[in-house]
Amino acid sequence: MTPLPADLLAGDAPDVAPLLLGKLWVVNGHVARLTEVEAYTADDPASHSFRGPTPRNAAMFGAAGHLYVYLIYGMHHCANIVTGAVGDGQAVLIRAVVIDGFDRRLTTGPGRVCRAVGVDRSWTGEVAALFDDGTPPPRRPIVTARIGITKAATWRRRWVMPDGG
DNA sequence: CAACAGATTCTCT
DNA sequence: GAGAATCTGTTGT
Repeated sequence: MTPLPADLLAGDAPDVAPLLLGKLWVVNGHVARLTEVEAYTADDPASHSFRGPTPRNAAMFGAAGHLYVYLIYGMHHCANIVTGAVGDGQAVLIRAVVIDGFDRRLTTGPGRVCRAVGVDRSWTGEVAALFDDGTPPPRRPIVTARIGITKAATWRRRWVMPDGG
């Protein structure tokens, strides 16, 4: 159980995302193991950072390791971990986690993850408390196209734990 | 100020 | 597999 090395998040989101699989996100008293993530970069038409910084996505252009939480469809929150350098506009979306004592169905899907751990937009800009408990990232994570998007829908930037966590 | 799309989820069929 | 619920940020008038 050691804090995640700071430089790990300094890389590009597509490189960092698979490394985050199996890592622990401590938030609101919960310990969530990341099992499904997606990468978003500023050159990605599907990314909120694609059209440059705005008051809403400013956190994405901030320092790595901070949270960017936004509200989607008026009712669901999605949490991202900022990666890269300041000004890059990169982040990794947390799509699914495993939490002891929680039914898997309650922590699968970006909206449900946020609801389960009690995270909303007000958490944007907070530092994500990430830890490594020694579990190595999967040797062969499953890589697929992202889900729920209409732009750059074929980009393979979604990573899933092979055993589902 | 009005219009519109959207990194989702739930509830049917 | 299809449709509704719901509201914010962005863009155009």
